[in-house]
Amino acid sequence: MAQQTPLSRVEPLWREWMERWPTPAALAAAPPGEAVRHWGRLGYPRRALRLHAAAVAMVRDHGGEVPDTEAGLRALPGVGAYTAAAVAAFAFGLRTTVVDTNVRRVLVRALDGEAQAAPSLTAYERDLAESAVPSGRAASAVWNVAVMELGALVCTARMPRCEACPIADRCAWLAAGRPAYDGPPRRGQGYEGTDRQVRGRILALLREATKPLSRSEFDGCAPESGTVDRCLDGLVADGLVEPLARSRFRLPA
DNA sequence: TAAGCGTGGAT
DNA sequence: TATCCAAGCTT
Repeated sequence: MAQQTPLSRVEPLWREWMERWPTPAALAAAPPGEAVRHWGRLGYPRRALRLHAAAVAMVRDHGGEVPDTEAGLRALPGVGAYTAAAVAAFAFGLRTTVVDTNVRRVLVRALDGEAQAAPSLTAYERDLAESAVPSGRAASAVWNVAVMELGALVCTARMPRCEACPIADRCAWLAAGRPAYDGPPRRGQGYEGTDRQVRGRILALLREATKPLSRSEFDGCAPESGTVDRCLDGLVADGLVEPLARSRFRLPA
């Protein structure tokens, strides 16, 4: 849930979700469309589908338990390098290297004196992070959560609170006078007028619907009908929408 | 490797 | 108001 989404926004929905589906088996028993429905407006609804698929995989391959190795975690749908490392470290206390957007920012600032990390994770940044993690198991687990929290709460992207930073006396970026970022620009996302916006509108309608919707009910989702058709096709291809006879659609059963 | 994928709060 | 950006993953 927290992938590309601030924890403060995730928390209330996470609590609701855990009450509804307390175990992998409980989630796996629900239709995938119900996972998408109760994902609400958290964003990136494919994550809901993959979380459901991960629950199915945990029931099928791991006796309904969360796998306790990084390789086992990494094999789950929707679990990439970051999430596998985070669960391995935070839930199981394993020694690994957690690299998320917060960790990347803290390390390049403190160690390299850069204002922000590169647009996407580089091999250099991964090496930097790996070389910084303590060798001991317990110490590494503390390190991973500490660096991430520092980035989330103090060494933030927009308004870093350097006056409250516990490593301010050792920060290369602060020592250099907090120079501005001069690397390649991050690609702007943009949203207005994109298929993502149209997909979001289509799914919002389907989440609220208690019965299948016909094609004409999506007319207002985009100015051109071709856009609606393309987005519906994409949603069906992604498994987020199930097509029925007579051009009717619903969340997947 | 780069592009595509949602949403909403903060600045 | 417009832009940035958030515990990334997949193809």
